[in-house]
Amino acid sequence: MKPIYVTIIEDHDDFREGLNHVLQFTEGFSCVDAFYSVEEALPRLQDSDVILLDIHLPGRSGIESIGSIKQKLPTSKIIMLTVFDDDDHVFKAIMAGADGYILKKTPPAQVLTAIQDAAQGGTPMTPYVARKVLDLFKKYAPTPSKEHDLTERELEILGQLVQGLDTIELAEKLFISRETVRNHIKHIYEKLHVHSRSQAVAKALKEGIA
Amino acid sequence: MKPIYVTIIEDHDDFREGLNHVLQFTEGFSCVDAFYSVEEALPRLQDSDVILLDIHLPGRSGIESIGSIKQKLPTSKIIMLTVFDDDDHVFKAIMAGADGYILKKTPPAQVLTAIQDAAQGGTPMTPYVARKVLDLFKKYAPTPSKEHDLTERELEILGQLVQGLDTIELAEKLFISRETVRNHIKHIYEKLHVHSRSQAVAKALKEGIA
DNA sequence: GACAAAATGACTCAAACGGGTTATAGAAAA
DNA sequence: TTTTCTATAACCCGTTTGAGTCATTTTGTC
Repeated sequence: MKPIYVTIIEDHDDFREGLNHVLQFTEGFSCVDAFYSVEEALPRLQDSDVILLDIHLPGRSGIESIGSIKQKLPTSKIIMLTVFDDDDHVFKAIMAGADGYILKKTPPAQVLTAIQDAAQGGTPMTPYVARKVLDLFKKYAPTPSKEHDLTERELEILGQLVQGLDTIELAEKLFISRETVRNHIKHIYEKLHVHSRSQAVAKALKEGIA
Repeated sequence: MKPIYVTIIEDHDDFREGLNHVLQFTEGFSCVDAFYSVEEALPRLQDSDVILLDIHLPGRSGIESIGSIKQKLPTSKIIMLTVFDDDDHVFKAIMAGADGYILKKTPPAQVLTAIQDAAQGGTPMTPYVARKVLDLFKKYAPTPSKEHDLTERELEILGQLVQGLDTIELAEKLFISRETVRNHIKHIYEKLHVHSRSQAVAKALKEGIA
């Protein structure tokens, strides 16, 4: 069976070489390269199944480099290595499209499992990091509150309001009179208990209606 | 050392009893109770470190029950058991405050690890589920795009627009003339490249400006 | 002190908006 | 069958808004 090809980018020599050895001597894994910085790695990057990337690196940080690496090797999965959890960094790494987040203190056996998980399309996460991610998630996700009770048509129109259309544009887009549009909007206001377009738009976005 | 006390709520007999036995015969774990439904469990729930809760249950579903269980046992950690990933259910479970999500096909050894992780405040997640969560996250999180270049005052006013204030309310709140407010708003429009309040509000919310 | 940004304020004007009321046709529910 | 709900449409009225131009003061920087 083909081994999983792994590239390491990590400035801490001991950790990098330790990982390197584990990978070399474990059946089913193969370490393609091991770099100490992104600057060194980028021009020489070879196709890998998984890239282990330190989140804190001298020079270009791991987070900033996710994009460049993904561009060069679009199919490779990137697992971030972090020393401790840092809400802001975790958030940025997620948005940049990393495929896993594990603490450096994770025992080698679990690192190997994580590499396998990532190679298979999962997103391995240290439970401690996962907790941070979910807390962030709850903070940012829309909180669908009460029933809005909007009809199909009203939802459609609210959606267009969020897109920024005005009454006339909406009327033309839906092939109805502007008066009808105004009527629907009035009903939306009543049902959402708001009194202006911007309030309706804000409510729609905050509660994930549109 | 005190064992980790676990309660199981799962309608599938084989799975429930299997887990029960594993917990009984593993050092460091103790199964407090094993129920086949939330209705049966709720009145008889005893304090536990971790509760394993099936996401699909006859009668009251696991998700709907998270709230009731958390209310009765606020310090217990709840790990959801899922057969397959279902974006919508995972999302709801997260918002309801579950502390872990693992697939039922997870091998017993890893279930035990997950129980330990949850007991220690982490959020163990099967990598496959974690992938779904992160995809959802990216979908809902604001995507800070370009520079908006707004001044302090303009940001303040944009924030109030998002809250739904109209020009006059804003003027009164900030102790300035309504004409000044309108001027600021005009500048905001120019900088955000929009032409109406609702567009400005939508942009502010989508890009996390306000 | 000179200069550039901000913040403040005022004026105009047409267009859009929010709030009412009313009406009709068709679909769905009672 | 009658009633309710939905989508459609029109009209009125007063207010707000968006866009433009201009002016003053404050603030920060060179």
